[in-house]
Amino acid sequence: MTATHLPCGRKRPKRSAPPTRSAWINRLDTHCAERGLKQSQVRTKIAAVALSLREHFDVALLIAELKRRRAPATVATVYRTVGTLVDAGLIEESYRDEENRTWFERTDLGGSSGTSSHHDHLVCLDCGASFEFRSEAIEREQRSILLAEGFTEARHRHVVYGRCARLTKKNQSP
Amino acid sequence: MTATHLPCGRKRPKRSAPPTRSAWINRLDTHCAERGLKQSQVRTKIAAVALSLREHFDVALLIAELKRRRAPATVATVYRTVGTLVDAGLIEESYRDEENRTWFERTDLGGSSGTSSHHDHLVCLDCGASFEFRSEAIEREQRSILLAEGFTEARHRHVVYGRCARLTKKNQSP
DNA sequence: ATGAATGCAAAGGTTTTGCACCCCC
DNA sequence: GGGGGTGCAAAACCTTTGCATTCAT
Repeated sequence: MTATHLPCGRKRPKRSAPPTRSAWINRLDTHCAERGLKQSQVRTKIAAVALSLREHFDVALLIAELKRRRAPATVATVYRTVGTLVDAGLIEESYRDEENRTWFERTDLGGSSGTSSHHDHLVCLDCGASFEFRSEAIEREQRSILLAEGFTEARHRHVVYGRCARLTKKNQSP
Repeated sequence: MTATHLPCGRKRPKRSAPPTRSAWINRLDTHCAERGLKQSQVRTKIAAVALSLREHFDVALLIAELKRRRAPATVATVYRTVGTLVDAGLIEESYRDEENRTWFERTDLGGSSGTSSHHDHLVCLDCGASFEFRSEAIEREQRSILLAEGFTEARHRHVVYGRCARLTKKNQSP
């Protein structure tokens, strides 16, 4: 399991490093080219910051980070760009929190950037930390339920809200 | 598995009947008494309609149904009442749909009204139908993950979005 | 120059809140 | 009559959209 946010005092487990700049830039360029979208410094900057963040972020966090790095962007632009990044497969919707905010995270992008590394989440109600988990057993069982029901999955969200084994009470800053 | 909404042409599987009027009225009365809340015809009516609906409903649906039954209530009041009903344990938040609406459902209320009959959901993106599923295997696996992680669950949402084996295209009316 | 990208503000959608008035106890 | 309940409207939030302007090709 991999933790994001500040993992409540635990050391952050290793995780695949952020994709190299060239990797995601290529992908973004390709995606834009395919759709007849033009180059844009703003979009590139937003992408860079988004991908540099710890895996999970919401739009407010991204905007704050952009501001902090002296590359402020409008809410509208950030939302539009986030949409583009999702389309490009660089990030994906991760989960909605209890306040109805949408959280995103980088995709692997190393491989096919598909659903190859699907995982689900534990979200700490105390410190806001989110942890990823992946259980082949659960996925398998889920598949068999869908099969039995003739239901075709488009996507799923499996989020457990609760309290992590916290050592720290509150730490949310990037 | 139990289906709600219109189960896409399938016959609705049997499910525990709605709680008897006296049962939930008692519970609501008790709850209100404990909290120093007063009686209210409006609240009682909203509760009656909410509990008479098919298991899953959102606030818009409830308001529409109230209007249809000639007992209109304000959005604010309905939201407040729904909150009370949740507190009273008569209904519970079921899931958020992709448009960020909150859906509720009756609790069992027959027994301790606790999480005794926890289940998760399949939501059809085509017809809006929602199906319940319950898998002890998944729950067990989830518990072991939480245990390993020292995470204490408060609640979880496991929702699969996709397409049900639909025979009908669109049927949403109560 | 053509069309996309951005910023700004306004609008959308759900849910909450403030306040005057009404009803229950 | 005191305090909760309700309605109405406004506000809070997150997110989207319209439009004029700027930028990329």
